[in-house]
Amino acid sequence: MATTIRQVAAEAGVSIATASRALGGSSAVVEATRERVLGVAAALNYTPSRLGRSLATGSTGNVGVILPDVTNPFYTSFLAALESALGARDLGILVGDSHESLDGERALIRRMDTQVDALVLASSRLPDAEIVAASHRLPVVLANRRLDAAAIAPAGLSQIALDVGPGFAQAAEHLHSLGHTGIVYVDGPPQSWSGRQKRDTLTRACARLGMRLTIAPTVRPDFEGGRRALEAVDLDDTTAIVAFNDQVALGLLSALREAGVEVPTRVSIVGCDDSLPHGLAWPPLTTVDSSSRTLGELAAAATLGEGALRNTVPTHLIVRDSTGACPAASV
Amino acid sequence: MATTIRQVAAEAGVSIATASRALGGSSAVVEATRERVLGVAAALNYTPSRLGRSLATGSTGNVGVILPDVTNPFYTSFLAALESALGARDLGILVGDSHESLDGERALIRRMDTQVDALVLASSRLPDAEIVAASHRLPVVLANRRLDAAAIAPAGLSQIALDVGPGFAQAAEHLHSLGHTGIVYVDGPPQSWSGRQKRDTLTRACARLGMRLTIAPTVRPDFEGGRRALEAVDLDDTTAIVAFNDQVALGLLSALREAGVEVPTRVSIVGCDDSLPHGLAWPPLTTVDSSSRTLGELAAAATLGEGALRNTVPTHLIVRDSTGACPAASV
DNA sequence: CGAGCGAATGAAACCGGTTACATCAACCTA
DNA sequence: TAGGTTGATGTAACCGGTTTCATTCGCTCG
Repeated sequence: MATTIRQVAAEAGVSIATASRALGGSSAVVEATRERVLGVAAALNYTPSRLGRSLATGSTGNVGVILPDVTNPFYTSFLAALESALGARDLGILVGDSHESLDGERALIRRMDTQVDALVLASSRLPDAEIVAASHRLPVVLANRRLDAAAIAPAGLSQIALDVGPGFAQAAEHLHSLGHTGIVYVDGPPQSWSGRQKRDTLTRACARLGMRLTIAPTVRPDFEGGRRALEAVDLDDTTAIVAFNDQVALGLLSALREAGVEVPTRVSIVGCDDSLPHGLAWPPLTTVDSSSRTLGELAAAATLGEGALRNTVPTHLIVRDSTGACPAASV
Repeated sequence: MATTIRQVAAEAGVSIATASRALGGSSAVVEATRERVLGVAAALNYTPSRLGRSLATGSTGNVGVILPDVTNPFYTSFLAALESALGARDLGILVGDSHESLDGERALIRRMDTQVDALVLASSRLPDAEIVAASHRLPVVLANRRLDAAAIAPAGLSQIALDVGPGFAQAAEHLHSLGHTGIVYVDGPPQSWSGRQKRDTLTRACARLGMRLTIAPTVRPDFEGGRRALEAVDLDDTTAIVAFNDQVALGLLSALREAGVEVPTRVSIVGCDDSLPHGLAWPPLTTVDSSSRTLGELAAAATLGEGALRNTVPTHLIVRDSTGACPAASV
């Protein structure tokens, strides 16, 4: 159906080799010939087949991106940043949604790994060994995740992560300085690497500051998950909540409003990601600036760069209006 | 690097044709041979190259999806629905973000059209002629857009759209019955097909009901666009606002709250898409149920189905708490 | 004038699969 | 036993490009 390079070559009266060279901009073809070939190509509305080229050159011009949830704003802005950076180099994106499932992630990798130049895994739930195995077949960029053993860092495996340590430590200190004596942490998925970082940081900080720490689970780290998580929280006993991300915080905010609990007078809330446009949450959310756009830009840089990259971006707390002094009555 | 079918064939002591048949599950290969080939393939960790197969069979197993904005929840849930349905058939998705730009859309189509089996264009801003041209090269599914002339419906071009007519007419009637005498419509991008449907419907309904209609533009149909749009609205003179979508409505809500204008006592607001999880907006938003998930599912069906499809899904108004009686004082 | 050189082009192999067609053996039937 | 049929497998063409290597031609220089 579509015109091929052989048709162009035949029409222009040259060999396919010459046609290929002329179209590819090789200098080893005389001006008159080039023009003739280009003219014929234009007239025939010829577009080179990406497939044929991929097979011949061994590079596809596509990268695979696997996310736990395309619907989650954290990943969509990650994806948007990645897409912009790669698209500028005329690279395409094959996107896959693992739906937070291990098998889903495996299936996607299998489907993609013979047709992309590199693989970007966002918040992968895969065990270290499988990630390393994949990185032997093609370059892998691990975003928002880091392998346990720092020793084994295979070539072709980049690791981009946000260091939530500073931000979450500041969150605990901030709440401590406001007079709160305990924190409820509403967590993300159990296998989440960044979730573990957040838990660990809060655990250490609370121990240091002499605060109580309670951990509440979520089914999924989104708005609805946040709403549901509040059911497991003993409101009589809590004055401060830290959430896995802004979506969960938003859900908590919504459920608290329905329960008639005022924020921040009665309960303080801290989110994470700084992913909400100004004014979306009310009151404006105190949050940790774990920017997924930045994560996406760094992942793109790692994909484009040849060597393996290991990058950690520090975070910090942004204080807004969803945190306030601990109400004296409740201690 | 990766093992090829030739290596498998050699190792198993058969021709590549037999190897291909054994792996492909053809019945024309004796059991013993099949087992031997499959055993060798497993031992060598062989995965067939998607590229080689695509070139040989003429079908890639990928479909291209082009969206105006991957960050917009309307398109992400569209994408999620599409991804689920296509992924279940082991089809991959090449995603592109046109950033609401015509040239961006053209570039993406050019990059994709030789490496996908079909193209899904969501809210395409392209002129009819270019869409028709693309549909001559490969199957095209037009989502949330319809060609002007119903006469020219090329084979291989499907059109899936939500009929916002009923929903927006009901919105006008609803506001009319609450005593409002005028509506401000905060619009989407000027080239948007669905935007025109919404404008036209409101224009007709307002004429019929004897209401004033004012149209305010947005730079981009998102939260921030909604906030900015309020600057152009004369608040002394308006009691009811209809928004292009929920994101814009949310932005309006946020800006109104900052301006100290109460919803719905002072101003009523109607959104569109029903894209917000329950409780995200406060007060809960009266909206038109223009579900993008449904749109995605229908687009997937059109992509999978062989023939061209033309489908329209009706919408209706969902009344919640962001609309109320017109304040007597202001007329 | 002929050897030598470089520039432009062509022939053909190759990337990794699929598949139409040829081949060959075994079996069945007349 | 010869001829036909069937079933398993091999040979080779093909998909649409790129690239190595060989060829041809015109030119320069000794």
